[in-house]
Amino acid sequence: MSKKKTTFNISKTNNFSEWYSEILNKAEIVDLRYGVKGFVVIRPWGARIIDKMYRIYESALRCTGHEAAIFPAVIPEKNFKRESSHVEGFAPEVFWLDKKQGDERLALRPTSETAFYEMYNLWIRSYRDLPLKIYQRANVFRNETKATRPLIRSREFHWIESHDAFATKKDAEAQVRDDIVMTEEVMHKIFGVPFLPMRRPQWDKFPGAEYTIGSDSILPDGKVIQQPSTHLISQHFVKAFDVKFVNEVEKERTPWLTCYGPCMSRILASVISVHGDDNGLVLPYTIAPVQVVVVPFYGEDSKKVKEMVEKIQKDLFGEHIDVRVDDSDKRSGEKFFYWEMKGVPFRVEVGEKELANGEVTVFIRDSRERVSVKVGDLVESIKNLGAEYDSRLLARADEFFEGKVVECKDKVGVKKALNSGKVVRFAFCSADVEGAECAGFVEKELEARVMGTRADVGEKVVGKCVVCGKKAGVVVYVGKSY
RNA sequence: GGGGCUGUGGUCUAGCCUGGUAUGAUUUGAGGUUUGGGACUUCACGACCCCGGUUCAAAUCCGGGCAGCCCCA
Repeated sequence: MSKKKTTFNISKTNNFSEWYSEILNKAEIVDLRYGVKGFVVIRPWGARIIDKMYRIYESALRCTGHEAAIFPAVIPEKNFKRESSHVEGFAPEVFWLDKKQGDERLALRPTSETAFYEMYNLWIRSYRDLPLKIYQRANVFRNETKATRPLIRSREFHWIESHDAFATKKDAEAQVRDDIVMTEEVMHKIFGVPFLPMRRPQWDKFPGAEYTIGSDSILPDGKVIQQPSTHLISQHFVKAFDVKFVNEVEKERTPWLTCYGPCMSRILASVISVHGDDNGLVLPYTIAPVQVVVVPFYGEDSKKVKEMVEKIQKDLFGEHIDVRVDDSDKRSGEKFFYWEMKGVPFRVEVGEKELANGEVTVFIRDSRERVSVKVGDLVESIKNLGAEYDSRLLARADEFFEGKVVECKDKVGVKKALNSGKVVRFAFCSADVEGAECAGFVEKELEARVMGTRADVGEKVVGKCVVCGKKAGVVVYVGKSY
């Protein structure tokens, strides 16, 4: 047996931070040499994964009645300041432009509620205009004071923000639930990133929201990373923008607004981290920029091989499978290592050996196994293998995730679990302001964050608050956090 | 926000302590031999993060800045 050789000297499980830095560089996802703190260049391989994720997400949004728009990146100060908690929450992180409009400062959007609502004030007149559901694909800017990490916490990030308006609170709350369903359907089921939908404690909601539900994922080191969040916007915020409509009986009413923000660049960080291994990227079939790489072996009768390669390329392309032929004069071994490192799910090997049997060899990235497939069945096989591939990745990610969440009954247990990279579930006094003191203890003494309470299921609590010993009101989840 | 480490061709790296001609590999370009799991070879191109200080002389010493990584908040 030869020694097992991997592309990375650094192990993902033992040294996640360094593995992550190295894979971003080696797989050509980003280039960190731009020279401005917190801003990265996303290279073609990363851009194409992000683009595929955007397309899937946007298509899901349109399926649920959303329309696209493109709003300006610049927000005038007066809009921004209209709602006090919003400005308080974001002011420290705003990039202000040097060039003013008259005396008024202009901000680079940290998020676009205050741009959308300016227009919703004009667009929404009557109940017939509702619901109004509009999203945009956008980059936003926040001057993070915390340490930045590429794709995980950057000063510019790439997301979709959906801003929806409804006639009733009931409709708006249904949308919040639908947003969680969308996160489940897209980020979890398609991208293979598991999460817990958490209703944030009162002290940790979006500035200007009545409540916030965040989706918490877990990276291989056990730290929690917030993925898409959805918010029910406070009526105070809505009134500050004077958004109103006339209802069926000609009465003036204030609409209920929600917003939802899945961040493609950050989800990419999870996708890379959750699925990758010590040979490089492992990308879900659905979002891999190249789904099938064809590696030809030219022998004595290279013409036949060439014809077969062209046919395979044409057949796959005809079924909208992203295929690339690696025709370079590199040695085959080098091609193998390279495309595995890039996370291409399938490699089709075509040479005289295969042609003699009317078969090609398909190498499968995650399991590193080879199977033989009849040339005529290739397209169907790839489709089937692709579906299996993604469900395998999903199952593996789920298994990891479930193993990361544990229940504890006392402080010592909680601390121990947190320090071994777990997310902990335990009884807690309150997720309202009364619980803030206990949350402070969690932050200071346990060096972790109260993620909140489950938004998808009702969890019955028994016993006393693990922190203060008073009667427990909720079950919370706590984790070390990015 | 705090602490630690680091910055040399596109990439990785030697040299730095003890100041004086910058090491090697890889990549790239041209050529040749190769080609079923990271080939070999010949030639060529290419670098001391920025600003200041000390000095006859700075990649090297000192100060400041910028950026990156790691650990912690």
